Amino acid sequence: MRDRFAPSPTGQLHIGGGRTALYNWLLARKEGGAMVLRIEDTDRERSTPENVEQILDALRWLELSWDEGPLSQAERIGRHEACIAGLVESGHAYADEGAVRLRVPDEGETVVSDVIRGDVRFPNRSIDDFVIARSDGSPLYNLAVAVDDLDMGITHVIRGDDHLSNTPRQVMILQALGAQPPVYAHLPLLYGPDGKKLSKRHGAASVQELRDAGYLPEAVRNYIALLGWGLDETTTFMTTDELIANFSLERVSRNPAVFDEQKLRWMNGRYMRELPVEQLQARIEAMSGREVPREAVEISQEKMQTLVDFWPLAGFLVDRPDGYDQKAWDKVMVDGSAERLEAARKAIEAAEPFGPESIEEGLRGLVERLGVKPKEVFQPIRVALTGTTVSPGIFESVAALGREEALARIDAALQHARGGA
RNA sequence: GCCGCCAUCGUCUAGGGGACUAGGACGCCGCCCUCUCACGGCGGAAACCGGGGUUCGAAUCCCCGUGGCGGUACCA
Repeated sequence: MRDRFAPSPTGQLHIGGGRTALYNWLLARKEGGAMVLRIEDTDRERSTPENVEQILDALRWLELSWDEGPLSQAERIGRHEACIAGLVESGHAYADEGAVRLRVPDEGETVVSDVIRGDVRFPNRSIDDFVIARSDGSPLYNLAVAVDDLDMGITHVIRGDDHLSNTPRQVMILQALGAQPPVYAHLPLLYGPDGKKLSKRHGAASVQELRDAGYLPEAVRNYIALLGWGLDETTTFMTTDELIANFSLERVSRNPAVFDEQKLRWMNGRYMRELPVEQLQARIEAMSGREVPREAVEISQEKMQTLVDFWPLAGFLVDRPDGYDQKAWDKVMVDGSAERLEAARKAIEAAEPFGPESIEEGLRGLVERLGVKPKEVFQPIRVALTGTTVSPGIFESVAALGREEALARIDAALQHARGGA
Protein backbone atom coordinates (compact mmCIF):
# COMPACT_ATOMS: atom_id res chain seq x y z
CA MET A 1 0.00 0.00 0.00
CA ARG A 2 1.35 3.39 -1.01
CA ASP A 3 -0.27 6.76 -0.80
CA ARG A 4 0.99 10.24 -1.39
CA PHE A 5 0.72 13.78 -0.22
CA ALA A 6 1.01 16.03 -3.24
CA PRO A 7 0.70 19.72 -2.39
CA SER A 8 1.32 22.54 -4.78
CA PRO A 9 3.72 24.97 -3.14
CA THR A 10 1.76 28.19 -2.91
CA GLY A 11 3.00 29.41 0.45
CA GLN A 12 2.32 28.23 3.97
CA LEU A 13 0.62 24.86 4.29
CA HIS A 14 -3.12 25.29 4.63
CA ILE A 15 -4.74 23.56 7.59
CA GLY A 16 -6.80 21.52 5.15
CA GLY A 17 -3.56 20.45 3.51
CA GLY A 18 -2.25 19.51 6.92
CA ARG A 19 -5.23 17.30 7.47
CA THR A 20 -4.81 15.66 4.06
CA ALA A 21 -1.20 14.95 4.93
CA LEU A 22 -2.24 13.57 8.31
CA TYR A 23 -4.78 11.16 6.83
CA ASN A 24 -2.30 9.93 4.25
CA TRP A 25 0.29 9.49 6.97
CA LEU A 26 -2.08 7.70 9.33
CA LEU A 27 -3.17 5.24 6.68
CA ALA A 28 0.35 4.51 5.55
CA ARG A 29 1.40 3.90 9.14
CA LYS A 30 -1.58 1.74 9.87
CA GLU A 31 -1.18 -0.40 6.79
CA GLY A 32 2.57 -0.61 7.05
CA GLY A 33 2.79 1.12 3.70
CA ALA A 34 4.62 4.18 2.50
CA MET A 35 3.76 7.81 2.00
CA VAL A 36 5.33 9.60 -0.91
CA LEU A 37 5.78 13.34 -0.74
CA ARG A 38 5.44 14.84 -4.17
CA ILE A 39 5.55 18.52 -4.91
CA GLU A 40 3.18 19.56 -7.69
CA ASP A 41 5.41 22.25 -9.04
CA THR A 42 4.63 22.31 -12.75
CA ASP A 43 3.59 25.92 -12.34
CA ARG A 44 7.07 27.38 -12.23
CA GLU A 45 6.07 30.88 -11.11
CA ARG A 46 4.50 29.78 -7.87
CA SER A 47 6.90 26.98 -7.16
CA THR A 48 9.77 28.76 -5.51
CA PRO A 49 12.25 26.98 -3.26
CA GLU A 50 10.94 29.10 -0.40
CA ASN A 51 7.41 27.85 -0.96
CA VAL A 52 8.56 24.26 -1.08
CA GLU A 53 10.43 24.78 2.17
CA GLN A 54 7.23 26.08 3.75
CA ILE A 55 5.54 22.76 3.07
CA LEU A 56 8.39 20.74 4.51
CA ASP A 57 8.57 23.08 7.47
CA ALA A 58 4.89 22.57 8.30
CA LEU A 59 5.11 18.81 7.88
CA ARG A 60 8.12 18.59 10.14
CA TRP A 61 6.43 20.63 12.82
CA LEU A 62 3.40 18.37 12.64
CA GLU A 63 5.85 15.48 12.97
CA LEU A 64 4.54 13.80 9.84
CA SER A 65 7.40 12.05 8.14
CA TRP A 66 7.38 10.93 4.53
CA ASP A 67 8.94 7.73 3.28
CA GLU A 68 9.93 8.95 -0.16
CA GLY A 69 10.66 12.33 -1.60
CA PRO A 70 10.20 15.17 -1.73
CA LEU A 71 9.83 14.41 -5.42
CA SER A 72 9.51 17.19 -7.92
CA GLN A 73 6.80 16.76 -10.48
CA ALA A 74 8.46 19.31 -12.76
CA GLU A 75 11.60 17.21 -12.93
CA ARG A 76 9.62 14.38 -14.46
CA ILE A 77 8.62 16.43 -17.47
CA GLY A 78 10.52 14.15 -19.84
CA ARG A 79 8.47 11.17 -18.77
CA HIS A 80 5.24 13.18 -19.07
CA GLU A 81 6.12 14.27 -22.58
CA ALA A 82 6.88 10.70 -23.56
CA CYS A 83 3.47 9.63 -22.34
CA ILE A 84 1.82 12.42 -24.31
CA ALA A 85 3.63 11.31 -27.45
CA GLY A 86 2.60 7.73 -26.78
CA LEU A 87 -1.00 8.75 -26.36
CA VAL A 88 -0.94 10.58 -29.68
CA GLU A 89 0.67 7.62 -31.33
CA SER A 90 -1.89 5.20 -29.99
CA GLY A 91 -4.66 7.48 -31.18
CA HIS A 92 -5.94 8.32 -27.71
CA ALA A 93 -4.90 11.92 -28.13
CA TYR A 94 -4.52 14.34 -31.00
CA ALA A 95 -2.92 17.67 -31.79
CA ASP A 96 -5.10 20.74 -31.83
CA GLU A 97 -3.60 24.14 -32.68
CA GLY A 98 -0.31 23.05 -31.20
CA ALA A 99 -1.80 21.72 -28.01
CA VAL A 100 -2.65 18.08 -27.42
CA ARG A 101 -6.11 16.92 -26.43
CA LEU A 102 -7.27 13.60 -25.07
CA ARG A 103 -10.04 11.96 -27.05
CA VAL A 104 -13.08 11.62 -24.81
CA PRO A 105 -15.89 9.34 -25.99
CA ASP A 106 -19.35 10.84 -26.44
CA GLU A 107 -21.08 7.78 -25.09
CA GLY A 108 -20.92 5.95 -21.82
CA GLU A 109 -19.69 7.08 -18.47
CA THR A 110 -16.55 7.13 -16.41
CA VAL A 111 -16.81 5.80 -12.89
CA VAL A 112 -14.64 6.99 -10.06
CA SER A 113 -14.48 4.47 -7.24
CA ASP A 114 -14.21 6.48 -4.09
CA VAL A 115 -14.00 4.90 -0.64
CA ILE A 116 -15.74 7.85 0.91
CA ARG A 117 -18.31 8.71 -1.76
CA GLY A 118 -18.98 5.37 -3.32
CA ASP A 119 -19.02 5.05 -7.10
CA VAL A 120 -19.32 8.49 -8.63
CA ARG A 121 -20.49 8.39 -12.24
CA PHE A 122 -19.66 11.05 -14.80
CA PRO A 123 -21.39 11.01 -18.21
CA ASN A 124 -18.64 11.15 -20.81
CA ARG A 125 -20.53 13.62 -22.94
CA SER A 126 -20.27 16.15 -20.13
CA ILE A 127 -16.51 16.09 -20.50
CA ASP A 128 -14.83 17.77 -23.46
CA ASP A 129 -11.69 16.61 -25.18
CA PHE A 130 -9.41 18.24 -22.68
CA VAL A 131 -5.92 19.56 -23.14
CA ILE A 132 -3.11 17.43 -21.76
CA ALA A 133 -0.20 19.39 -23.23
CA ARG A 134 0.20 23.09 -23.92
CA SER A 135 1.18 24.28 -27.37
CA ASP A 136 4.77 24.55 -26.11
CA GLY A 137 4.58 20.84 -25.37
CA SER A 138 4.57 21.14 -21.58
CA PRO A 139 2.29 18.71 -19.73
CA LEU A 140 -0.76 19.86 -17.82
CA TYR A 141 -1.80 18.97 -14.30
CA ASN A 142 -4.22 16.13 -14.95
CA LEU A 143 -1.75 14.32 -17.14
CA ALA A 144 1.17 14.80 -14.80
CA VAL A 145 -0.81 13.58 -11.80
CA ALA A 146 -2.11 10.49 -13.55
CA VAL A 147 1.31 9.54 -14.89
CA ASP A 148 3.06 10.17 -11.59
CA ASP A 149 0.54 8.23 -9.55
CA LEU A 150 0.95 5.37 -11.98
CA ASP A 151 4.76 5.44 -12.07
CA MET A 152 5.07 5.76 -8.33
CA GLY A 153 2.85 2.79 -7.73
CA ILE A 154 0.33 4.81 -5.76
CA THR A 155 -2.51 2.60 -4.56
CA HIS A 156 -4.49 5.20 -2.60
CA VAL A 157 -5.12 8.77 -3.65
CA ILE A 158 -6.34 10.71 -0.63
CA ARG A 159 -6.93 14.38 -1.38
CA GLY A 160 -9.38 17.24 -1.10
CA ASP A 161 -12.88 17.09 -2.48
CA ASP A 162 -12.05 19.89 -4.90
CA HIS A 163 -10.27 17.28 -7.01
CA LEU A 164 -13.24 14.98 -7.39
CA SER A 165 -14.56 16.64 -10.54
CA ASN A 166 -11.17 16.30 -12.20
CA THR A 167 -10.79 12.67 -11.28
CA PRO A 168 -12.65 11.19 -14.28
CA ARG A 169 -10.12 12.97 -16.49
CA GLN A 170 -7.28 11.33 -14.64
CA VAL A 171 -9.04 7.99 -14.83
CA MET A 172 -9.41 8.40 -18.59
CA ILE A 173 -5.71 9.12 -18.97
CA LEU A 174 -4.87 6.06 -16.92
CA GLN A 175 -7.20 3.92 -18.99
CA ALA A 176 -5.70 5.26 -22.22
CA LEU A 177 -2.32 4.30 -20.81
CA GLY A 178 -3.68 0.83 -20.17
CA ALA A 179 -3.48 1.15 -16.40
CA GLN A 180 -5.84 0.52 -13.51
CA PRO A 181 -6.86 3.60 -11.52
CA PRO A 182 -5.94 3.66 -7.83
CA VAL A 183 -8.40 3.74 -4.95
CA TYR A 184 -9.64 7.28 -4.45
CA ALA A 185 -10.70 8.99 -1.25
CA HIS A 186 -11.92 12.56 -1.57
CA LEU A 187 -11.96 14.42 1.70
CA PRO A 188 -14.58 17.02 2.56
CA LEU A 189 -13.21 20.55 2.48
CA LEU A 190 -12.52 22.75 5.47
CA TYR A 191 -14.26 26.07 5.98
CA GLY A 192 -14.08 29.09 8.25
CA PRO A 193 -16.76 29.87 10.85
CA ASP A 194 -18.65 31.94 8.28
CA GLY A 195 -18.97 28.99 5.94
CA LYS A 196 -16.49 30.48 3.53
CA LYS A 197 -13.26 28.88 2.57
CA LEU A 198 -10.84 28.96 5.47
CA SER A 199 -8.49 31.92 5.09
CA LYS A 200 -6.25 34.30 7.01
CA ARG A 201 -9.07 36.52 8.09
CA HIS A 202 -10.50 33.66 10.14
CA GLY A 203 -7.44 33.81 12.36
CA ALA A 204 -5.18 30.88 11.75
CA ALA A 205 -5.50 29.32 8.32
CA SER A 206 -2.12 27.70 7.96
CA VAL A 207 -0.22 25.13 9.96
CA GLN A 208 2.55 27.57 10.77
CA GLU A 209 0.06 30.09 12.09
CA LEU A 210 -1.13 27.40 14.46
CA ARG A 211 2.41 26.81 15.57
CA ASP A 212 2.99 30.53 16.09
CA ALA A 213 -0.22 30.80 18.07
CA GLY A 214 1.28 28.41 20.61
CA TYR A 215 -0.49 25.16 19.84
CA LEU A 216 1.10 21.79 20.44
CA PRO A 217 1.60 19.61 17.35
CA GLU A 218 0.09 16.57 19.06
CA ALA A 219 -3.01 18.57 19.96
CA VAL A 220 -3.30 19.89 16.42
CA ARG A 221 -3.02 16.38 15.06
CA ASN A 222 -5.72 15.13 17.40
CA TYR A 223 -8.02 18.02 16.59
CA ILE A 224 -7.71 18.00 12.83
CA ALA A 225 -7.99 14.23 12.76
CA LEU A 226 -11.45 14.74 14.21
CA LEU A 227 -12.38 17.23 11.52
CA GLY A 228 -14.08 14.85 9.19
CA TRP A 229 -13.32 11.62 10.93
CA GLY A 230 -14.27 10.04 14.23
CA LEU A 231 -13.86 6.69 15.89
CA ASP A 232 -17.18 6.38 17.68
CA GLU A 233 -19.70 8.52 19.46
CA THR A 234 -17.61 9.51 22.44
CA THR A 235 -13.87 9.19 21.89
CA THR A 236 -12.23 12.60 21.69
CA PHE A 237 -8.69 12.23 22.92
CA MET A 238 -6.40 9.89 21.09
CA THR A 239 -2.66 9.54 21.19
CA THR A 240 -0.94 9.37 17.85
CA ASP A 241 -0.58 5.62 18.22
CA GLU A 242 -4.29 5.32 18.86
CA LEU A 243 -5.00 7.52 15.86
CA ILE A 244 -2.93 5.20 13.71
CA ALA A 245 -4.54 2.07 15.10
CA ASN A 246 -8.08 3.39 14.73
CA PHE A 247 -7.98 5.37 11.51
CA SER A 248 -9.98 4.22 8.55
CA LEU A 249 -11.12 5.91 5.36
CA GLU A 250 -14.49 4.22 5.68
CA ARG A 251 -15.31 6.38 8.67
CA VAL A 252 -14.39 9.65 7.03
CA SER A 253 -17.33 12.01 6.90
CA ARG A 254 -18.79 13.25 3.63
CA ASN A 255 -19.77 16.72 4.69
CA PRO A 256 -17.51 19.74 4.85
CA ALA A 257 -16.28 20.83 8.26
CA VAL A 258 -15.80 24.20 9.86
CA PHE A 259 -12.50 24.75 11.58
CA ASP A 260 -13.32 25.80 15.13
CA GLU A 261 -10.33 27.34 16.82
CA GLN A 262 -12.12 27.53 20.17
CA LYS A 263 -12.34 23.78 20.32
CA LEU A 264 -8.69 23.49 19.37
CA ARG A 265 -7.84 25.89 22.22
CA TRP A 266 -9.74 23.76 24.66
CA MET A 267 -8.11 20.59 23.46
CA ASN A 268 -4.68 22.19 23.47
CA GLY A 269 -5.21 23.27 27.08
CA ARG A 270 -5.96 19.69 28.01
CA TYR A 271 -2.77 18.50 26.34
CA MET A 272 -0.75 21.19 28.08
CA ARG A 273 -2.06 20.18 31.47
CA GLU A 274 -1.07 16.61 30.89
CA LEU A 275 2.49 17.45 29.93
CA PRO A 276 5.19 16.93 32.57
CA VAL A 277 6.29 20.34 33.85
CA GLU A 278 9.82 20.00 32.48
CA GLN A 279 8.47 19.28 29.03
CA LEU A 280 6.07 22.17 29.09
CA GLN A 281 8.89 24.38 30.27
CA ALA A 282 11.12 23.19 27.45
CA ARG A 283 8.45 23.94 24.88
CA ILE A 284 7.82 27.42 26.19
CA GLU A 285 11.54 28.07 26.15
CA ALA A 286 12.01 26.64 22.67
CA MET A 287 9.21 28.77 21.32
CA SER A 288 10.24 32.02 22.98
CA GLY A 289 13.98 31.51 22.87
CA ARG A 290 14.18 32.52 26.50
CA GLU A 291 14.72 30.72 29.76
CA VAL A 292 11.83 30.59 32.15
CA PRO A 293 11.78 29.35 35.74
CA ARG A 294 10.36 25.91 36.23
CA GLU A 295 8.28 27.18 39.11
CA ALA A 296 6.64 29.80 36.90
CA VAL A 297 5.54 27.05 34.52
CA GLU A 298 4.37 24.85 37.33
CA ILE A 299 2.06 27.41 38.88
CA SER A 300 0.57 28.57 35.60
CA GLN A 301 0.18 25.23 33.83
CA GLU A 302 -3.47 24.73 34.65
CA LYS A 303 -4.36 28.24 33.53
CA MET A 304 -2.88 28.17 30.03
CA GLN A 305 -4.45 27.00 26.82
CA THR A 306 -1.55 27.75 24.53
CA LEU A 307 2.19 28.18 24.86
CA VAL A 308 1.95 31.92 24.33
CA ASP A 309 -0.53 32.24 27.18
CA PHE A 310 2.41 31.84 29.51
CA TRP A 311 3.57 35.41 29.02
CA PRO A 312 0.53 37.45 30.02
CA LEU A 313 -0.01 35.05 32.90
CA ALA A 314 3.42 34.47 34.33
CA GLY A 315 5.70 36.81 32.43
CA PHE A 316 6.00 38.91 35.58
CA LEU A 317 8.14 36.14 37.01
CA VAL A 318 10.62 36.57 34.17
CA ASP A 319 10.58 40.31 33.62
CA ARG A 320 9.64 43.07 36.00
CA PRO A 321 6.49 44.73 34.61
CA ASP A 322 7.18 48.21 33.29
CA GLY A 323 4.10 49.73 34.82
CA TYR A 324 0.56 49.19 36.04
CA ASP A 325 -2.49 48.53 34.00
CA GLN A 326 -4.52 51.65 34.71
CA LYS A 327 -7.86 49.88 34.88
CA ALA A 328 -6.50 47.24 37.18
CA TRP A 329 -4.91 49.82 39.42
CA ASP A 330 -8.03 51.96 39.69
CA LYS A 331 -10.18 48.98 40.45
CA VAL A 332 -7.98 47.54 43.14
CA MET A 333 -6.25 50.49 44.75
CA VAL A 334 -9.19 52.03 46.51
CA ASP A 335 -9.51 53.54 50.00
CA GLY A 336 -7.50 51.49 52.45
CA SER A 337 -5.76 49.40 49.84
CA ALA A 338 -2.40 51.01 50.44
CA GLU A 339 -2.68 50.35 54.16
CA ARG A 340 -3.58 46.74 53.58
CA LEU A 341 -0.70 46.39 51.15
CA GLU A 342 1.60 47.87 53.74
CA ALA A 343 0.41 45.30 56.27
CA ALA A 344 0.72 42.52 53.73
CA ARG A 345 4.27 43.58 53.11
CA LYS A 346 5.08 42.98 56.76
CA ALA A 347 3.46 39.56 56.67
CA ILE A 348 5.46 38.59 53.61
CA GLU A 349 8.63 39.92 55.13
CA ALA A 350 8.01 37.80 58.20
CA ALA A 351 7.12 34.58 56.39
CA GLU A 352 9.48 31.88 57.51
CA PRO A 353 10.58 29.61 55.98
CA PHE A 354 9.78 31.59 52.85
CA GLY A 355 7.34 29.54 50.77
CA PRO A 356 3.70 29.27 49.73
CA GLU A 357 2.60 27.73 53.03
CA SER A 358 4.11 30.33 55.34
CA ILE A 359 2.97 33.14 53.04
CA GLU A 360 -0.55 31.83 52.99
CA GLU A 361 -0.51 31.51 56.75
CA GLY A 362 0.68 35.05 57.22
CA LEU A 363 -1.65 36.58 54.67
CA ARG A 364 -4.72 34.71 55.81
CA GLY A 365 -3.93 35.68 59.35
CA LEU A 366 -3.85 39.29 58.23
CA VAL A 367 -7.20 38.95 56.49
CA GLU A 368 -8.59 37.54 59.70
CA ARG A 369 -7.24 40.35 61.88
CA LEU A 370 -8.42 43.04 59.49
CA GLY A 371 -11.82 41.46 59.14
CA VAL A 372 -11.87 42.08 55.38
CA LYS A 373 -12.53 39.93 52.36
CA PRO A 374 -9.53 37.93 51.20
CA LYS A 375 -9.37 39.68 47.87
CA GLU A 376 -9.14 43.06 49.53
CA VAL A 377 -5.70 42.01 50.67
CA PHE A 378 -4.72 39.71 47.81
CA GLN A 379 -5.60 41.88 44.84
CA PRO A 380 -3.44 44.84 45.84
CA ILE A 381 -0.52 42.44 46.18
CA ARG A 382 -1.29 41.03 42.78
CA VAL A 383 -1.34 44.44 41.16
CA ALA A 384 1.88 45.38 42.91
CA LEU A 385 3.62 42.23 41.69
CA THR A 386 2.21 41.87 38.21
CA GLY A 387 0.73 45.20 37.24
CA THR A 388 -2.54 43.41 36.47
CA THR A 389 -5.39 41.64 38.23
CA VAL A 390 -4.61 38.27 36.70
CA SER A 391 -1.94 35.84 37.82
CA PRO A 392 -1.45 32.37 39.21
CA GLY A 393 -2.36 31.81 42.87
CA ILE A 394 -1.12 34.70 44.98
CA PHE A 395 0.84 32.67 47.55
CA GLU A 396 2.60 30.69 44.87
CA SER A 397 3.27 33.85 42.91
CA VAL A 398 4.86 35.63 45.87
CA ALA A 399 6.93 32.57 46.66
CA ALA A 400 8.07 32.16 43.07
CA LEU A 401 9.11 35.77 42.88
CA GLY A 402 11.27 35.54 45.98
CA ARG A 403 11.10 37.63 49.10
CA GLU A 404 13.44 40.36 48.02
CA GLU A 405 11.85 41.01 44.65
CA ALA A 406 8.33 40.74 46.05
CA LEU A 407 9.06 43.30 48.74
CA ALA A 408 10.73 45.59 46.22
CA ARG A 409 7.71 45.52 43.95
CA ILE A 410 5.37 46.17 46.85
CA ASP A 411 7.50 49.12 47.89
CA ALA A 412 7.36 50.47 44.37
CA ALA A 413 3.59 50.13 44.36
CA LEU A 414 3.28 51.87 47.71
CA GLN A 415 5.37 54.69 46.39
CA HIS A 416 3.24 54.83 43.26
CA ALA A 417 0.14 55.00 45.46
CA ARG A 418 1.52 57.97 47.33
CA GLY A 419 1.94 59.75 44.04
CA GLY A 420 5.62 59.00 43.72
CA ALA A 421 7.34 58.10 40.52
C1' G B 1 -25.60 26.79 -18.50
C1' C B 2 -23.71 21.74 -17.94
C1' C B 3 -21.43 17.95 -14.62
C1' G B 4 -20.47 16.45 -9.67
C1' C B 5 -20.37 16.51 -4.19
C1' C B 6 -22.87 17.75 0.32
C1' A B 7 -27.28 18.68 3.81
C1' U B 8 -28.58 16.17 12.24
C1' C B 9 -27.90 21.37 17.99
C1' G B 10 -24.09 27.93 16.62
C1' U B 11 -19.62 24.28 15.61
C1' C B 12 -17.32 19.01 15.21
C1' U B 13 -20.14 14.76 15.14
C1' A B 14 -23.04 9.70 16.75
C1' G B 15 -26.94 7.57 13.95
C1' G B 16 -26.65 3.30 8.57
C1' G B 17 -35.80 1.37 9.20
C1' G B 18 -38.14 0.20 15.16
C1' A B 19 -32.86 0.58 20.74
C1' C B 20 -34.49 8.35 19.26
C1' U B 21 -38.93 11.67 24.51
C1' A B 22 -32.11 12.04 18.58
C1' G B 23 -26.38 10.59 22.13
C1' G B 24 -21.27 12.89 23.01
C1' A B 25 -17.81 17.10 22.65
C1' C B 26 -16.61 22.58 22.01
C1' G B 27 -19.06 27.03 22.76
C1' C B 28 -23.15 29.41 25.45
C1' C B 29 -26.32 30.08 30.14
C1' G B 30 -26.99 28.94 35.53
C1' C B 31 -25.12 26.91 40.14
C1' C B 32 -20.93 24.99 43.11
C1' C B 33 -15.61 25.57 44.15
C1' U B 34 -12.69 30.22 44.70
C1' C B 35 -7.57 35.38 46.23
C1' U B 36 -7.90 37.12 40.25
C1' C B 37 -7.97 34.30 35.83
C1' A B 38 -8.45 29.60 34.82
C1' C B 39 -9.16 24.17 36.14
C1' G B 40 -12.74 21.02 37.99
C1' G B 41 -17.91 19.42 39.36
C1' C B 42 -23.27 19.68 38.62
C1' G B 43 -27.46 21.30 35.77
C1' G B 44 -29.75 23.74 31.39
C1' A B 45 -31.11 25.80 26.51
C1' A B 46 -29.94 24.08 21.65
C1' A B 47 -30.67 20.06 15.66
C1' C B 48 -32.89 15.71 11.90
C1' C B 49 -33.45 21.99 5.12
C1' G B 50 -38.65 21.56 2.52
C1' G B 51 -42.16 18.46 -0.14
C1' G B 52 -43.57 13.97 -2.00
C1' G B 53 -43.15 8.76 -1.91
C1' U B 54 -41.63 3.33 -0.09
C1' U B 55 -42.93 0.89 4.62
C1' C B 56 -46.97 -1.47 9.86
C1' G B 57 -42.89 2.08 11.03
C1' A B 58 -38.05 6.86 8.47
C1' A B 59 -33.07 11.25 11.02
C1' U B 60 -32.01 6.65 8.48
C1' C B 61 -34.20 4.19 1.70
C1' C B 62 -36.04 6.65 -3.26
C1' C B 63 -37.58 11.10 -6.11
C1' C B 64 -38.18 16.36 -6.64
C1' G B 65 -37.15 21.10 -4.82
C1' U B 66 -34.07 24.49 -2.14
C1' G B 67 -29.43 25.88 -0.32
C1' G B 68 -23.99 25.51 0.11
C1' C B 69 -19.60 23.98 -2.26
C1' G B 70 -16.48 22.17 -6.28
C1' G B 71 -15.37 21.35 -11.47
C1' U B 72 -16.13 22.76 -16.34
C1' A B 73 -8.55 26.74 -18.03
C1' C B 74 -3.06 25.67 -23.05
C1' C B 75 -3.94 26.92 -13.23
C1' A B 76 -2.75 23.35 -9.67
